[in-house]
Amino acid sequence: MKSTSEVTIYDIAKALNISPSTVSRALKNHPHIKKETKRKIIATAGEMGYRHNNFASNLRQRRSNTIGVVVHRLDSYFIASVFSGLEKVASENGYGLIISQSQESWRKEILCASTLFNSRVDGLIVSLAFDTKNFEHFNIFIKKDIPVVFFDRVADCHECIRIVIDNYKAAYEATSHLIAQGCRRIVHIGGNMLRNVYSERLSGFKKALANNNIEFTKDLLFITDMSEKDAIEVAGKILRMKPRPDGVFASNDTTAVSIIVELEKAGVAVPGDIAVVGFNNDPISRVVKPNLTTIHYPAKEMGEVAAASLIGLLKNSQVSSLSTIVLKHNLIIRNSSIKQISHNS
Amino acid sequence: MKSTSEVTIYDIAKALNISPSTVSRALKNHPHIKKETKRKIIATAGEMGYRHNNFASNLRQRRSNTIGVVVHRLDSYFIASVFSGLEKVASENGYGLIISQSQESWRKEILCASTLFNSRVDGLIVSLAFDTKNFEHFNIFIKKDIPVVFFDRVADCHECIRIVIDNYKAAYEATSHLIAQGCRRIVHIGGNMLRNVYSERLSGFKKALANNNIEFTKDLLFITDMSEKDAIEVAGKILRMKPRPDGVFASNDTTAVSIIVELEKAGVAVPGDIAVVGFNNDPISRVVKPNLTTIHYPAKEMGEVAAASLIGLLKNSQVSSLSTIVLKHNLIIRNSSIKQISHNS
DNA sequence: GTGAAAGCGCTAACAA
DNA sequence: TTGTTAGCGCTTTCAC
Repeated sequence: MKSTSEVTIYDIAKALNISPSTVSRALKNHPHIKKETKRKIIATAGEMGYRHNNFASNLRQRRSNTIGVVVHRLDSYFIASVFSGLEKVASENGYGLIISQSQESWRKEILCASTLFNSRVDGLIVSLAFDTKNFEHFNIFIKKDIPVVFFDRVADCHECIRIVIDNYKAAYEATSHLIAQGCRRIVHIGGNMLRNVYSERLSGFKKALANNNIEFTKDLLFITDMSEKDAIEVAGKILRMKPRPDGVFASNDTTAVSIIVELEKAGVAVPGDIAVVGFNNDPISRVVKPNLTTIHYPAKEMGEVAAASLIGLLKNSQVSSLSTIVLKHNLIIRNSSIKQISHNS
Repeated sequence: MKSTSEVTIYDIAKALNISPSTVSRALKNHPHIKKETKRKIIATAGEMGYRHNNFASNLRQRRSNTIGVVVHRLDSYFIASVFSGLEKVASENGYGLIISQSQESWRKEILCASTLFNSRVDGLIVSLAFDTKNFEHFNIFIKKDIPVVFFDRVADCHECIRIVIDNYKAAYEATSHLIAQGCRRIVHIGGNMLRNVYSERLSGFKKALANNNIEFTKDLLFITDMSEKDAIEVAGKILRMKPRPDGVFASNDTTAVSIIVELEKAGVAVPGDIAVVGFNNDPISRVVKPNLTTIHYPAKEMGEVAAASLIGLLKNSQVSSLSTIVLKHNLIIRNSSIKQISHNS
């Protein structure tokens, strides 16, 4: 491939009978170059089909102007929204994005990290895989002072920045809302407890129960992979329980929606028999009937903030005292959880 | 940042009293190196904290092992699925992915292309923005024999590969299905006719009408931005039409779903009064009530095929006679379009 | 305001 | 099987 040979600044220099350094300076708008010279150089560069060689430039400058991103998966609305925010801020600041997905596997996540390390990203943005048990694979970055920013599923790491929402409080609010609607036997469906998002939501759930003198029982707790298959299974178990639960708080919307669909298939009314609350505010939550009560998660903003904090760190090139940024969530009450008409409005 | 200085193959060479080239060879598992030497080199490389420098390597080899991707947006289920396929195949083959989004703007798309060109991607994968009017910004790639693969929203370009589905046929089938259900006044909602996906769907729609002796009328055609806002507007217009349409074929699922939601809000029954068919088979289509009849679009496979064709081209380093790859779609009939019980089963 | 020259770290042709 | 050596194309210090 690439049959045509590349034009370099040397070629331009030769063509204009000046030195390569002058060409280099002109091309990056260095102030010491005469306007006329600059104009000429830029013109001939265009004519000759010159393109800047990032490899050489990066090699020389020892930086890549690139940010690496590791996420658990790409095909979720939440992650796609985060990405959209990341890309926006990164490109506005002249940074490229290299992405890789761990496919929810610790092993693959280690691989991703190492690949990005070798491609010399200037910084790293990560949301952890489901089963990641330690964070040693990020030490190579930290040792080299390459900043690492976690979002959503974050690591407990002293040198890193974390962008999160208050999962504990959000879960507390969601659960309290169910209790206010009269629910007493509330099922919680969560994911791997290694991940802050799931463990904190469980804590918030428990706290809300405790505050309302409802005993927490393990029978009503389901730890799953948060897949559609799991949701359908859990729905089956719920249907077979006696006494039957009267509320469900699921850690994401896709799970909550699957539960609603399965319950209604079985003739159980939502919210009449069982009220349901999800998490994330995916578009799907506004489509399912009844519309899903859920926690609004500022995904795109999270991406923007993650990229902005990382770039801030890179530009200031100094240790920042920033540690954790908490974005605002809020409970969106829709019909899937409203048992008592005119309860709160 | 990066306070620690980097270990190079020279450092390893010095430490072991051998030559840099031997180190280089050992590190890439060159067959001519003695096993014992290789072992030692890899061991000390690890100890010394060596990492491969892609910049130098790329500069030397004049290739980046990187594929550039330009998409119209990232926050759609369809694109996210494509990405998941792209990333899978790319990483399996040792390629990195640099992504950028045109945000549906021709201007931004030109920028994206040029940025990726300068970062010397080995190949380019593109789905066009809504309003892109010419494809000149891809000529820089073609001139340098850098392969360009389009997917979904493709360009009419002789040197490029296109990965598509048969949009014409899919639309024909969708429309024919509506007609078979008894619809006669069918609305079509499409996007910018500059894009193959929308123009071909319109053609298929018209053809199906013609084959059934139904006259096409402009009153029943809506060309929109395919946004939620547009969908709600169109729904309003449909409600005010007399005689009222009895079917809707929308060019994507989000639009179809918005239409359903709006119609039902207004007390119009779907499919009873108006049957609705969408396009894409987003998860949302299985959640909306009634479940949405739609065209299954093999998004992840499309990503995989796009990456695989591009990489095939790169590896063989020769002009391939490949031009267009058509993936299989299929009509998924669900309740939103079934007017006549026991019609087809 | 411009030029000379060294070197970023790696690879590969050629030599041994 | 291993070593020597000459760049890849750019930036930047120092000199003028």
